[in-house]
Amino acid sequence: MGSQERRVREREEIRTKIMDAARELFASQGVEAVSMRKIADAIEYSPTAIYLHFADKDALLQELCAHDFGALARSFADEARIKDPVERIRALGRRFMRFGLKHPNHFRFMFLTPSKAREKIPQKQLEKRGDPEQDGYARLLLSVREALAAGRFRPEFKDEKLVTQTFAAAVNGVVALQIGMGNDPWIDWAPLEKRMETMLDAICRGMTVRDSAKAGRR
Amino acid sequence: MGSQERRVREREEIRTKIMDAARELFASQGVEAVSMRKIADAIEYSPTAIYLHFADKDALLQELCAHDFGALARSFADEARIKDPVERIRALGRRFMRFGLKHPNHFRFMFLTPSKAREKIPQKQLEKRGDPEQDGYARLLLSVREALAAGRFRPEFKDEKLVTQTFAAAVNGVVALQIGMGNDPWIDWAPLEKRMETMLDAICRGMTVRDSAKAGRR
DNA sequence: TTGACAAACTTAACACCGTTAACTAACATG
DNA sequence: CATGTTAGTTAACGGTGTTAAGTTTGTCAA
Repeated sequence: MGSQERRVREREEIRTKIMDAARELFASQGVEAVSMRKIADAIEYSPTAIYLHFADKDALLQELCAHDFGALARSFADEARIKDPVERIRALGRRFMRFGLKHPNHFRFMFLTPSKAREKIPQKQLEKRGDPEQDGYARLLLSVREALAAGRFRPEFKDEKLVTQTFAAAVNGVVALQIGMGNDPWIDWAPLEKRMETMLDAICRGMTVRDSAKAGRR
Repeated sequence: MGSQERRVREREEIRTKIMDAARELFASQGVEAVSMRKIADAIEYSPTAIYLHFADKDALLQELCAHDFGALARSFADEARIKDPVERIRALGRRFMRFGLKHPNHFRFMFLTPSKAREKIPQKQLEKRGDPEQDGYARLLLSVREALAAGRFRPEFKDEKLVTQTFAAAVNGVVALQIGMGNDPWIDWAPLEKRMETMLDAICRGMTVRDSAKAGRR
């Protein structure tokens, strides 16, 4: 009797249909543009139908972002092949910034907006935690640990959490400032690309020791 | 005929009354808690009365934040007495972070939220621009320029805009990450104070040359 | 003193919003 | 075939920012 299976498949289909409609509104016009009624219009259902699939608007957006950020975490795998741990950290930071700037609404919602829904992690999310394949933070932490073990950091930077979180804050800051104030005429901004690279240069230079073997490279 | 003066004074009074009521709601419960009707209740006027004094809600919040951040810019004056420009930059960054963490809602609205209202700067704001007494960014830029002239930065960091904005992004990142994810159980955060100081250490270390005269200081 | 005008403010309403309750149609299963 | 479940609906509640129209109040010139 395949009817049960068909039903869960149909349920899944309408679920992703909702999320796709929400994503389009969200990515192109921001959170405030996403209303249950607009999503419902887009998929030709009544607004309340959405509540049969998602607890509320916040849960919908949370799931949407978590899903899309899974793509980021998985794309970090490309950087895993980089042998030098410090270079790998740089590359991870660069990719993180690019992703954030490409998806500012996702980024804002995930990293810049306090959310009570995120504070109590659902079980499904909790399993991903610490798995480098699905957890970008864990992947960064591992690279930091490796670089630390290889003696690549200055002696005053010896706490792996602190180093990881400082690096994360640095790249996060570039993205956050661009999203929040990039269009602000108050400030005469340097080119975005330069700001990104300068941050990577500065923060890496600040925390790592000079690798004498590569000293003449640049 | 002092009646005209009295009227502008009364106008000013109710204006600040509105802003005070708004500030209380805003600071304690966030943007979404600030509704025109709640403000109106608090000051015992009808909701629409607010529109006689502010164009709309965004303009109100914008003015509120601009006003409160004036306090920050002016408080930067305390750091002006620090002779060493690099130490002064560090102190400015520290104060900026503390302020942001103390007023997260203001911070979010000012630095982390794109605003069309901010894009077209009113004349009154434009005058403050560049005046170190009222413009925190300008003050930071001046210190960077001074340090640059004194040869305190590494040769690869010679663009004052780039250095200033990278430093700003770094300290901004610490605050933004704490506001957005500080309560997120996903990450095992290091103590906030340490994250702040580590960022200052890392970014300054990364951009400045080692001052041999002070090398043994720490 | 009175009439006219302007400013300050209010009430009523519009068009949205997220969300809940109650109802209905379709359908798999005993 | 009856029954209960499921997916969907409509109607409604209480909230939002904001506008339009009407009202009160105070000022000032004739």
